[in-house]
Amino acid sequence: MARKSDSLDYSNIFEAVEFPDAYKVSYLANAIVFPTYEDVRKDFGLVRAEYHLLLCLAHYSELTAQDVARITRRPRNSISRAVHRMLDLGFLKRVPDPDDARQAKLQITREGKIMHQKISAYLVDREAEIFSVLSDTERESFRELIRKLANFASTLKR
Amino acid sequence: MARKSDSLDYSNIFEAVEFPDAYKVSYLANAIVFPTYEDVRKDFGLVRAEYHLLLCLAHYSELTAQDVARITRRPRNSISRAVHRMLDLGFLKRVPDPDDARQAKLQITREGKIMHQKISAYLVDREAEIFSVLSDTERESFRELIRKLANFASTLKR
DNA sequence: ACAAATTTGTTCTATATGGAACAATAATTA
DNA sequence: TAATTATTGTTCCATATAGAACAAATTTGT
Repeated sequence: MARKSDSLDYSNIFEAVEFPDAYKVSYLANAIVFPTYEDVRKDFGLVRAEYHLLLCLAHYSELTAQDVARITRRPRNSISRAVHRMLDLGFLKRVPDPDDARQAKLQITREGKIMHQKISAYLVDREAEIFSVLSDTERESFRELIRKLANFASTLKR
Repeated sequence: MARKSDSLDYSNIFEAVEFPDAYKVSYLANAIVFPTYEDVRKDFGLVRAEYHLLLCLAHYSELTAQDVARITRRPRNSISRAVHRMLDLGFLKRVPDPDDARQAKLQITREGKIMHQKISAYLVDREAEIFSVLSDTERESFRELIRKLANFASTLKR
C-alpha cells in the first residue's frame, strides 16, 4: 500500500512559507548541521562545544575560552564546561596568562590534533555529500554568497 | 583601550576550516536561525516545535502530528508535546480520523492564524535584514542554490 | 588614587530536546 | 483468517544547553 509519506509532497512548504530563503537555511541546518553534531557525539563522544574547541584550537595556536565563545557564538558557560572535559580527556592543555590572571591560554595537544583530524575527515566527506547536488559553477557561486552572509552574520551583536 | 574582541579577527576561521562551506552554513544557522527561535520564544512564548506547528498548519489545512514531524524533521515526541500545549492555548484544534483511529487531524484556529501572522511578520523582517548584504541578483542566485540544497536535504533519510 | 564598570571563568538552575520503550491500531504476509 | 510487522501518538528519562548570578581580576573615568 502507498504510505502517506510517499503521497504527500512535504517540500511544498518551501515555497509556501512567508520567508522562504531563511526557512530553507533553517531547514538545511536542521537537516544537516544538527544531525552532524549528533553523529560527532555518537561516533567520537564529543558534544558540540567540545568539538568546537578542537576546531578553533586546531587553527589558532592559542586562544582563551572567551575567544572560542566569540568565534563560535556559543555561551561561555558551555565552553567552560567543555574545556574541563577536554582537559580531562587530554585533548587540550591550559596555561595561566601571566599578564591577566583572569584568563588562561588554551592549546590543543597531539591527541587533540589526532581527534580533530578524524572528525574533520568525517565532516569533509559530509560536506562533499551535501554539495554534490550543485555543479562546479553553482558550488562556486554558493561559496561566494555564503561567505558574504557568514561574514555579515559575524558582525551582528550577540 | 582596545579590547581583544576588537583586535582579533575571528572570521579568519571561515577560510581556515577544512569544510568551509558547511561550516559557514552551520555558522549562519547558529548566528541567525537559532537566535530567531529564541526570539520567538521570548516574544511570543512559543518554543520551536510549537511555532513549527503553526507554520505547517497555516499552509496545509489539515495535517497529522506525524506529518508535521516529517515536514519539519523533528522528533514525534517534541511535536506531540507541542500539540497538547497548542490545544490548551487554543491555537489548534484536533479531530480524530474516522478512517484511522491511531491518528488525528490537526487544524489551525483563528487565534492560531493571528499568532502565525504576528510571528511571520517578525520573521519576514528578520529575513530582509539577513539578506540585505546581497544585491538583487546575488539574492536571486542564492534563492536558486538554497532551493536546490534544501530540496536535496529533504530527500535524505532521517 | 579610588570608585565604578567591565571582563573572565565558573557554578547553579531551569528547560528544551531527543532517544527509547510502550499500547493501540492498522497493514502485510503466510 | 491468523500472525507478524509497521505506524501513530504518548510517557518516561537522560542530557545538552543557555540564562543568571557570582567572585576574582582588570580597566576606566573622575
